[in-house]
Amino acid sequence: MLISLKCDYAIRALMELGSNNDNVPIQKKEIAATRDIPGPFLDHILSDLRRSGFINSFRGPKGGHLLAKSPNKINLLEVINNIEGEVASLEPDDSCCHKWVWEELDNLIADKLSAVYLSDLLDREEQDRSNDIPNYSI
Amino acid sequence: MLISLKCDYAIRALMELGSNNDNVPIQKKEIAATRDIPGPFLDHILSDLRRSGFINSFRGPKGGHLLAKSPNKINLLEVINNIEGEVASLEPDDSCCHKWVWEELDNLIADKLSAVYLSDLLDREEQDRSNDIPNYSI
DNA sequence: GATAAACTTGATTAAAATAGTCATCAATAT
DNA sequence: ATATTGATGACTATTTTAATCAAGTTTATC
Repeated sequence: MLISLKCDYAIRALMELGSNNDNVPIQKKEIAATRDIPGPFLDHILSDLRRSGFINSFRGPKGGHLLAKSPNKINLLEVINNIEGEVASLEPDDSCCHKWVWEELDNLIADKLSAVYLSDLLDREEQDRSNDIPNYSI
Repeated sequence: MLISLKCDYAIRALMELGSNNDNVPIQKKEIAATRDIPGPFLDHILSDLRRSGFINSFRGPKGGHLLAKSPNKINLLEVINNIEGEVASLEPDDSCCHKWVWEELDNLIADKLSAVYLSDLLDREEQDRSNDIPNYSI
């Protein structure tokens, strides 16, 4: 599995924060419930996201989390690289003669992931949501 | 890690068999030694390769293994799919809203892998080998 | 300033995947 | 016959992934 579940959770959490329009921090509990992420595990994920500069966190009552950057400044490659280290097809040391294939594959994957922004995910989600609501106008 | 070490071993084994020009079967011990693969583990890999129809095996003294197809009829996607099941970025059930990204990524990877043939790996290896031998002719 | 609500962090654990080993059996060339 | 080689299944070890839990820190509010 190229992408870990942890990483998928991280992206979900960022989406939840990114779909927040007012500047009121969203709490961990709400993120976990809305995006179906195990609560205690989310703690660590939010911690990683903060350390990597994707979010700002606020303690105490009325605390919570906010995106630290605009969704169109966050691409999937940087999220993944920060959450689970480099994306790679195979550990470089393990391969031998045909290393070049895995390198080409890694580059392809990196190109793709770095071209997808959080804003793309949010747009698509918004679009999917409006498609679910049938439109009877002519 | 998208590609397991086992899968890399399998490709190495196929390369060893593919670089064999005469029709004398190559023995497990030789494959393991030449391509640096743990012997007992190679047993299972060769077993998988045979079951998948990539190689033919012969028992007894003078036994060994031969490619069952031409190297230009074996692409990496089919090898990988047979050795470790479907290549996927993430288990389909695990993702949610942004499933489409992982699907696009999976398609990209599959396209790439299915376009690389064992013969490509062998050509490249041959080319690398001849580059290592300096040529002083004018 | 006491208190409760929230985030922070590190230790620990559980489960699954990966990477093997080993022993026994089956086939076959000599 | 017998030595050589592959075939197969049971078993084990290691690592990674996915968590849980408890103790600590910060801060809004009464």
